[in-house]
Amino acid sequence: MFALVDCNNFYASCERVFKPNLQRQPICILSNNDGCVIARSNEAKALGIPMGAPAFKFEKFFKANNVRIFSSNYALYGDMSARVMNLLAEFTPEIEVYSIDESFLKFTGFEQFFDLHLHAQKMKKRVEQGTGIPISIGIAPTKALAKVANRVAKKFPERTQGSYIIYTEEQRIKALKWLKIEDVWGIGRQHSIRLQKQQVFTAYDFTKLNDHWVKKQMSVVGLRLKKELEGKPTLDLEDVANKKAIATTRSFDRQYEDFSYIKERVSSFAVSCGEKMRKQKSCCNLIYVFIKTNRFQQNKPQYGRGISIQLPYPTNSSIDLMKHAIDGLKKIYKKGYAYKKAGVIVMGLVPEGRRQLALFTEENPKHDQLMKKIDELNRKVGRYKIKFGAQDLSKTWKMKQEHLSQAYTTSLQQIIEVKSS
DNA sequence: TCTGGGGTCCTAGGACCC
DNA sequence: TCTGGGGTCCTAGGACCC
Repeated sequence: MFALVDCNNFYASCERVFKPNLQRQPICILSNNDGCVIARSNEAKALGIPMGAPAFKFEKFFKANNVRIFSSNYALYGDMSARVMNLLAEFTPEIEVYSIDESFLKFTGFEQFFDLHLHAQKMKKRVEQGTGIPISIGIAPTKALAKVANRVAKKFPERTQGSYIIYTEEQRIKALKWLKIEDVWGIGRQHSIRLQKQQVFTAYDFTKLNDHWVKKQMSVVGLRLKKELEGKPTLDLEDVANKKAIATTRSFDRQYEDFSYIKERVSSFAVSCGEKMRKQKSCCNLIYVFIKTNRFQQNKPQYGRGISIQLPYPTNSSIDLMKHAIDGLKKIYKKGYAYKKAGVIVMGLVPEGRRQLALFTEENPKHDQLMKKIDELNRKVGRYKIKFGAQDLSKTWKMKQEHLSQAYTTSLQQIIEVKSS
């Protein structure tokens, strides 16, 4: 049996943990630059605020309805996530952290010895006591069905007490008939449009389709999903220790035409990719750089291009990455456009220890040591205290974060204070 | 004025090999 | 008139996820 454990309105719940007076209040969390809404409490959802709503268009609405607004506080959410996952890991050795707020747990043979509903309730209590984060749990014989069960638990919190198990054939069919096709895990916009044209409106309808048709229209991914919903497992827990690609991309606070500004940004993105790679002990073989204009201003000339650069040898040296990223940028940059976004993505990641040495291009052996020292110093004295010449040393590039909460759990200066009266 | 960021997997088609 | 067969690797693009 698989369990899918999911934190309820995770970012909003994290903010609530340290500000209990936010209970039952509508809360929205904004993306980087305070751009758009990326998370909502139930109360905010009930007000009809859509996912992805641009914050500036809703400013008046927020005020009028007393919606509490927060900038994304990833230091807080990341730390709270780790705490939740650690507690969940107490309940089974087999766990896959699927996202910042979700985990798959595998209970091999547990159903013979445990009452799974009781077990789920114990997990819920443990996490809620240990972190203050409410969770929902779905349990079923396959991952996709566990996702379905989780939706049932979320939708009917009173009746299910936040955990639901799909075990019998009756339960499976009932749940699938209830779940709309567009809400099925793995069915996105395109697929759901195509399926509705075939008179498929629920998850149950989907399981009644012909295998060949599904395979042809949706590849093996769709076919696997169908089997999963039928109760035949095709997906197992995945090992997600190392990433296969790493990206650092940002929208700018405004538009920039100037090459030197974009060059500085791209350099910093390359440095950030280097740091992330060194953290997971990987080197990349390929670096991709892209720039684009503002897609929301269609009346202005639009331009966007990316370029991938094969590296002479796998590396995670910020210096090498910056050099190649800027070479790439020079090739794609065109004068006369107002750029709004850029990014660097590193791909073809290989483990640091097993890298193939290049025959004719010598990599600088000093870089390794230098990067280690820089990482160490930045850890010790604060992020981005050590920078490279290509990065802007005078001004620190700042994102708009007008509603940022404290780093309650990761900084001693900002730790929560408890006063007795 | 103002609209996020970071991932995964699969397929088709081209280039290449023997 | 008529030009093989069987592979691998890589990349771009599309679909999806949170």
